Amino acid sequence: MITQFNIKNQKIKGPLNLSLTINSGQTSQPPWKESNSYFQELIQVEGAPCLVNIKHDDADTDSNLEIIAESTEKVSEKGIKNSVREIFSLDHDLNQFYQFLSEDPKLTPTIEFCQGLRLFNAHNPFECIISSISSANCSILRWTRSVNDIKRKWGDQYHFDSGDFYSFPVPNVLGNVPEHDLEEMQRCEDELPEDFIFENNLQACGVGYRAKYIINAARMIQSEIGIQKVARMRYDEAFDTILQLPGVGPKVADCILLYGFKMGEAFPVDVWIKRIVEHLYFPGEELKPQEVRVFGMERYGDWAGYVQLYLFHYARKSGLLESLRKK
DNA sequence: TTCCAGGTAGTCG
DNA sequence: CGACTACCTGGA
Repeated sequence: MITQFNIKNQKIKGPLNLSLTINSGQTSQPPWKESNSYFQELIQVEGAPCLVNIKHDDADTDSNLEIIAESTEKVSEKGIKNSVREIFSLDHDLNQFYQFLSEDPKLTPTIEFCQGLRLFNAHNPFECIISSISSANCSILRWTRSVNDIKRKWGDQYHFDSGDFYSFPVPNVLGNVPEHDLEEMQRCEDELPEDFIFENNLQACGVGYRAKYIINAARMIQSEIGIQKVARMRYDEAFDTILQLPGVGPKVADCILLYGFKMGEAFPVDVWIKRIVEHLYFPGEELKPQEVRVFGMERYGDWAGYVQLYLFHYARKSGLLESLRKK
């Protein structure tokens, strides 16, 4: 079954730059696959696996978003539309956000550099948790590759005309995969040739020492900390809860709450955001990450997550990032 | 070859 | 608590 439709201008509140949003390195998920000017990903809609293809003319940020959805099961157009709107935060009124930015001289320059950039929310909160843990002290290229490897090795495979796609494994599955080569070998019943290459283990996905964190986090989510439970919490309680997961510190926790649980008041502070905030608001001073986090949350309120996104990409594109490199 | 990348956990004072 | 350091990996 194939469903096709457009989301019209007025349904998107303000501009959209789809390519920028997908490729901006947000830790919710790896970039969607690009094919024939469409972006594609397999997502769950109303409990059914569904391949979503989307296309947008980024040269005209106010243009329609075209959506083609394919599923072997019955999926409503409304369900697909709502999922896409959530993932690309199409209901966030960017014009209102730009009004907010323009009221702070320090933030005003970000507007022209980030036109149409939106929060790229997770379609799968658990995947977002693992992505975020994988991203710590790691390049974007590497963690995105790791997440795609995990999907290919332990996710369910779905075949479409445009190619094979994989779901992200559920906690119960990921929590029981071998951590490294040795463990994979020990679990193997048969004799193996000397030169056998072990690849069905987490470290083989390039996650390094984070393999242990990922497996234990998956187990904790399955047993104690349910996704649904966290989703119902308010920000403060959710932050303390998610912080208990191994491999999750304040920065990763805020990424998870922002992208995975759509808590826009989260202000993830990495080394760059810290340097940018210091440069803009406290020249010559050095703040602690926690102080920057509190500053951001108090000053930006419900837009904190968006401001973090805009500050980082503004700094990156304007050359500010380079000038702030290595202290 | 050496260094570093969108932090965190472990240790020590 | 606050400061300090090791840590997988692979691309530049």
